[in-house]
Amino acid sequence: MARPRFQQLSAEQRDAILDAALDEFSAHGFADASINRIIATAGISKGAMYYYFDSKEDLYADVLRRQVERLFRDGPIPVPDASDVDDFWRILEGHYLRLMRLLIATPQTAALLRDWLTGAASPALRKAQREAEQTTLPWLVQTVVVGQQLGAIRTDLPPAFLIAVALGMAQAMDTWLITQPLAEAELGETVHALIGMMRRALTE
Amino acid sequence: MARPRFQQLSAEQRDAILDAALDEFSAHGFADASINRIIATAGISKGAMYYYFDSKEDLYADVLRRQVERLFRDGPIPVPDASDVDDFWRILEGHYLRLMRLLIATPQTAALLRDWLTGAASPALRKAQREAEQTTLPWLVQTVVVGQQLGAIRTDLPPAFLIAVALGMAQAMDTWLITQPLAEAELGETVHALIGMMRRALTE
DNA sequence: CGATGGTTCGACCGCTGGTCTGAAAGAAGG
DNA sequence: CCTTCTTTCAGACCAGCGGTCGAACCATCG
Repeated sequence: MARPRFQQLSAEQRDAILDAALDEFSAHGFADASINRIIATAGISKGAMYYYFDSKEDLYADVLRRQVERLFRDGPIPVPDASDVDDFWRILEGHYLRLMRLLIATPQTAALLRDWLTGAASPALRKAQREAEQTTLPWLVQTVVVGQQLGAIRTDLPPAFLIAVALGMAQAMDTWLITQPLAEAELGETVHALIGMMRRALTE
Repeated sequence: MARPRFQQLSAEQRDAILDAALDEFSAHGFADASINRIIATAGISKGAMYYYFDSKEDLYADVLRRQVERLFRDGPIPVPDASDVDDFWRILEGHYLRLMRLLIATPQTAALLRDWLTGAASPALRKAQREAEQTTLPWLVQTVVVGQQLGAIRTDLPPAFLIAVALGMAQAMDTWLITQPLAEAELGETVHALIGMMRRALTE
C-alpha cells in the first residue's frame, strides 16, 4: 500500500502518477510493466516514486484497489435481499450482467482486472491479492451466507470453497467472452447460462 | 519448442539441462526463474543454451510439455467408455482422483502446473499454452463429446465453453486444496464434491 | 543568517534475458 | 597429414530492469 505521504501529495501529482501507472499496468500487465516508463510518463524521478511507494507491487496493488473500489462505487452492488430462491438468483444475475457491462465500458479496468486474476496466485502479487480481497471478499461471503439462509445455496460445504469455485467459473466465462466476438444479446445469454450453471452447482 | 538439434544431444546433457530447468521453474515460477541459474546448475554456457532453445519461454514450454505428457503416460487416462450416465461420472471421478494423487506424489510437477495455470493467460506464456493444449485438449474434447452422446453432458452449449468452465472449477478446487492441510480421506471427499458440482453444472 | 527536516533527483548497483564474435572440435576430402 | 567447412560452444557484451542512496533543494523556524 502506498505510503501515507502519498495522500498529502497534490491531486494533480497523485493523478499523474496513478494515471501513468494504470496505463502501463493495463497495457502490459504487471510482469511486463516498466517503472521507468511510468515515471517518465508521470514526469517524476525514480527517487520520488520510491519515496511514495515501497515497490512495483505496492504501486500495482494501489492502482488495482482503486479500480476495484471504483467498480463497487459505480455499480453499487448491494447484497441480494431476495424474498425467495428464484429472486436471489435473478438479482445475482442482474448484478453480474451489470458488472460485465461496466467492464466492457471501461476496458482499461477490465484489462487490469484480467491481468490480476490470471496472475493473482503468483507470490509477487500476494500484496495486491490481499488489498483487493478486502473490498470484494466481505461482499462475496455475505452474499453466500444470505443465499444459504434463503436455502438457495448448499450448506454442506464451506462458503470459502463455494466462492472459490464460483469465481473460477466466472473467470472461465470471462476469458471465454474475451476470445469470442460478442454481440450484446449473446452477453445476456452467456451470463444467463453461467448463472444457471452456478445455481445448479451451488444448490444442495 | 526446443530446436531439433536438442534431440541429438546426448541423453545426459539433455537431462542435465531439463532437470535444472525443471528445478528452477518449479521452484520460482516462470517470471522469477533465472536462465543464468539454470545454465550454472546444468553446467553449460549461455551460448549453448540459446543454441538449443529460442528463449526462456521456449525452454519453459518444453519442460512443461514433458511434464504434461508424463502425467498422461504415468496415469494412462482413457476417455470414459461408460455404459450409462452414472458410470460416466464415476469413471471421471476416478480419473480425477488418480490425477490428484499423482500430483501430490510429484510435487515438482504439481508446482510447475500450478505456475502455468495461474499465469497461462499472460501473453508471455502463449507458446507454452499452445504446446500443453496439444496434449490435453483432444482428450478433454473427446470426453465431453462422449459425455454428450451418453446424455451425461448438456448439448445446448459449445464443448469449448463447458471445458473452460470445468477447468475453472477444477483449478479453484486445486488452489483450495493447496491452502488446506489435507487428510487423505478429505481429498476423496473434496473431489467427490467437486465432481458432483461439475455434474450438476454440466447436466442439461 | 544558519539549521532542520521533508522532498526530489539521478547516478549507480546487481541482475535479467538475449545477442554476437570468435575459437574449439569434428567431419570430409584430398 | 593437412586443409576446409560446419557444428558446437564459450563468455564478453548489451539494453533495460527494479531498487538504493547520498547529495541537493527548499520551506520553515529560531
